[in-house]
Amino acid sequence: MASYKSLRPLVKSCAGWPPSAASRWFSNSVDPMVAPASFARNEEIFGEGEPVKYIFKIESGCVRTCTTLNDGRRQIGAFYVAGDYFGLEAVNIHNSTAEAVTPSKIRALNRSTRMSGSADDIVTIKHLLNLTGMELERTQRHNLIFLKSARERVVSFLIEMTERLHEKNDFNLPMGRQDIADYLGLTIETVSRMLKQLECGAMISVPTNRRIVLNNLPALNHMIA
Amino acid sequence: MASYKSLRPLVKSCAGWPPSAASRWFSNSVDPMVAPASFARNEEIFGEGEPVKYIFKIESGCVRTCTTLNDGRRQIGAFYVAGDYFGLEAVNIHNSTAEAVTPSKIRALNRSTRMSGSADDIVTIKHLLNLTGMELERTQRHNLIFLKSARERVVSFLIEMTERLHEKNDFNLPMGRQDIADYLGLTIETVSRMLKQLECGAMISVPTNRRIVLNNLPALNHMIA
DNA sequence: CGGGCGCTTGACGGACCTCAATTTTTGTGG
DNA sequence: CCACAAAAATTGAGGTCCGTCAAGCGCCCG
Repeated sequence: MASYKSLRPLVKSCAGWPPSAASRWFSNSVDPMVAPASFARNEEIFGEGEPVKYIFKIESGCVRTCTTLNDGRRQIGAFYVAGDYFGLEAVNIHNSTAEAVTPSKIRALNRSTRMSGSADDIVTIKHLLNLTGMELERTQRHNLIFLKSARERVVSFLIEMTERLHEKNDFNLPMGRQDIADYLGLTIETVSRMLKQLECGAMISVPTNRRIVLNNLPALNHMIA
Repeated sequence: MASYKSLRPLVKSCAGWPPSAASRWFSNSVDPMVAPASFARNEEIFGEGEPVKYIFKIESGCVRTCTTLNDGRRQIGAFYVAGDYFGLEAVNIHNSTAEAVTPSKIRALNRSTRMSGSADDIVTIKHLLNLTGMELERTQRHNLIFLKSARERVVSFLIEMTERLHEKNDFNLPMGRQDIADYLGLTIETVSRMLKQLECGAMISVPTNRRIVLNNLPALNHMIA
């Protein structure tokens, strides 16, 4: 069972776009050249229960989407980094909250592709379908984490991160231990212990809290099923 | 960690449609009137690694999609019942296996809507997008299960099932205990114990293995977060 | 009737959570 | 640049929920 201690983010603010401003950005492409908005650490980009208006693309930084049960238990569904799209997880009403993990620059793309409309660009819709399908695949891959032991989860996470950040063997985690724990369904103490265990086994080095060095990637890959 | 004991299904067979036969079913609607194919209990409908050719709609019966780690640990991603669409969980290659839980009648719909094509029906693609989005929402809702304790998981499952089967307070489970366990990330012993516990607390009755009667739905709803 | 399969029940152990204290890191202002 | 406070992470001890293993029961169907 996940931690009950997971805390809600400290900063809560409205998403930075007026409803009318970004109209038509999305009409011809999902990748228009529009100036991105900036978000501070822990700032909310959209919240659970809000209507879906945009999809988002990360220019720089890192974003998490999370769902919180009414007793405070928190599940992080995904982390998104530069180049990723997010905000596809709902059709009409957001069922999770998106927050900046680090200061981030994000483009909002108007999602003008509802079943009701008819004059929409077919290429845009196909692109949207593809993105949604990829998001579904990612979500399902993440679910498999819960089949695994604590150590396997942490190793899987490190490997996923080194791939996502396009670095190898040496990278900086954008997020803190609590975020990792809530992503993996563990407590922060367990995450900490597993990292220490891997470090003692010479599999990784942790020179600073955020920095990870994978000393033996083949062996790490062998540790996960 | 999930059970290592989860067994692969006994029956393995090829999907029942020749590649060429079902062409164009999907060109104008996702709900064409085409005779459904029948599948026996535990028969495979599509397998992990196969290319995505169709989406499927259940006429009657029940289907599970599952992913198996190379050491045998099995995760059931979803159960589908009459009226549900499935097979949307992948863009190009199936990342899970679909099997009939009970004898089922299933329609195959040709998925001729890839980015490369251009003459596809926009209404069809929008329908597909909507279905994919709903599948994504379902998957994310299912993930929240792993935040919960064993009892909460079982209660959530029973409530989900009574809703999905469009019955209330009294229904027959299509699946056995092992399937429930693999869906909830528990062992069959724990599922059994939780059901017994709920029965002793007068929350439910279990007149036969498959039959469940919810005696106190409000109280059950109150047990889950 | 009897064999096999699915489910239940019990005893036990272990992996991870909980709680609490300490250490390390981060952030801020002089 | 350093000092101090606050936040984050580590570490340890102890407990618990659920997995593991094993036996037993009931049901279905030949």
